[in-house]
Amino acid sequence: VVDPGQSILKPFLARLLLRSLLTPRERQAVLDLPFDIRQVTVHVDFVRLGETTDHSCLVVDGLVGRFEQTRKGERQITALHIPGDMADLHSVVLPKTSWALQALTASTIATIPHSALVRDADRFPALSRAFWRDCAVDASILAVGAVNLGRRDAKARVAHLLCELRYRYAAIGELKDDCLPFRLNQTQLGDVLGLTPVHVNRMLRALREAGLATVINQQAQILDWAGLQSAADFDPRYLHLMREDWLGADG
Amino acid sequence: VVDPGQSILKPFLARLLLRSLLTPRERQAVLDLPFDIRQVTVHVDFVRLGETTDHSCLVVDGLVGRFEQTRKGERQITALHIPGDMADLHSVVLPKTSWALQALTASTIATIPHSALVRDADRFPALSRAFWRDCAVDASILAVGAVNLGRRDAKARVAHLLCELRYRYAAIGELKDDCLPFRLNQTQLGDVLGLTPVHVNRMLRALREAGLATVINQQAQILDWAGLQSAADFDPRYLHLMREDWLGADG
DNA sequence: CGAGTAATTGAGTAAGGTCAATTCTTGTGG
DNA sequence: CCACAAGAATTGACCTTACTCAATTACTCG
Repeated sequence: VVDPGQSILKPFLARLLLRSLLTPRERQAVLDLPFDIRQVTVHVDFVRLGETTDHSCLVVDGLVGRFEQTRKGERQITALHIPGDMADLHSVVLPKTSWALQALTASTIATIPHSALVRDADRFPALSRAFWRDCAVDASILAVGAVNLGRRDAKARVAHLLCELRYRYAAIGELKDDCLPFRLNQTQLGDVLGLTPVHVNRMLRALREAGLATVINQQAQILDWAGLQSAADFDPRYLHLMREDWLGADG
Repeated sequence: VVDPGQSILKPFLARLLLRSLLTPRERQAVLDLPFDIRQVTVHVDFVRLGETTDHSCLVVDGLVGRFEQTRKGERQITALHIPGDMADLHSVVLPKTSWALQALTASTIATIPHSALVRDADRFPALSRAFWRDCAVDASILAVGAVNLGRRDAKARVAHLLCELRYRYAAIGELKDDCLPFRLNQTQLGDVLGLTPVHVNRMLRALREAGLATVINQQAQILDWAGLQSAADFDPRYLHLMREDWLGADG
């Protein structure tokens, strides 16, 4: 049988190559990582708050959210992960979780043991750097999310998230005719944006009535890309989707 | 002359050791890092948005903020850095900045070339991991900040920041009689918490009148630690201030 | 078909923002 | 030592955004 690992891990490798230069041997090391496949159900934490993990979770298909919560149980989604994303690569260095991972729609994930990731990182410094860089990009997205929550009004927040997802789905080839997967319901969207579901609904209506974008049927359609970006005050640089964007000390 | 580097870099090493095990040789490598000392003035960006840096900035004294902004210039502070913090260690892997660094009070920083950090990271995998881990903790703080912005009301946000700073200053031995340095004015505090200066003022008054804490003269005094933590809904685990907190794949 | 979830809409409320005036600090120069 | 200017803190009055509560209308899936 052909090793099925290659096809599962290819999107992860592609993600790394978007931002880091890797030699053929380093690439092969990524593709040779061991993993287990799991189907995860909606609304079930497959990584729980406060546990200690020994593996990281690669999103193969679906949509995964990183949740944090206040003691009284109000949840905030602090990150969204689409296929090709490693949802908790940072757990390699911080295995005791202060977050939970939950599928926002039925999803497939591949779990990769930390021990294997650490072994490869130790063998190939450039790979270690690539992992670190990927976590730094996650942090960059988190920081822009904080700007969104702290400084933008509800309409701009929704528009901003749409713009971000458009870029990220485009980067994995899932943008067709300005349509992208949008597998979040309005409650989950509120948990990302710090809004109530009711208000999310009103803002989606506002975007629709302004002719900027529509969300129907697990799909978002962008009607006026320039207008949406302007409403969102969007600048895609923080997503670091082009290796040309940077030239690090590791060339 | 005794190498003054050791005394400047010691707090940084201490910070790393809080979270990572390092051998004597690895420790020495940290202490031997080359650096330049700079005094930075309030309200001046010493790292600007969009530039490409070749060094990281260690806060030696003072208080440094990481700023991001909307196009119309509204600023959000996404991170606060106290002495011993490396404000932009992540710039080693993402040298093209999507943020700015500014002193919130007159500060002293040490700039360390990326080339030196990369050289040490390549030589010592454990050190590479320690850098990565430190960035992951920054991201963890960022994520909790997002929960704060998205899910807590103004009073709880202010209380939460006070709690966080109490722990962080305590960790560097700058907590005395429940008093900690608080070198933020109310406008800057608003830029951290996503509030207007006017409302920050009202919330500080509320905390004072509730007998929880007071802020005067660049100092915060905690009057009712239990009450403050409860008002903030605070759980310090996300700060990762104890190495005992975790046991990673690198032992 | 019916149950359960998600979306939608309206009406009233409250948290936080805006604007503007006043007071307090702090540093400077005479 | 005092007068003054500039920035920071404080307070009040009013307004807007987003929340709450509640009812109604789609969807989706056995």
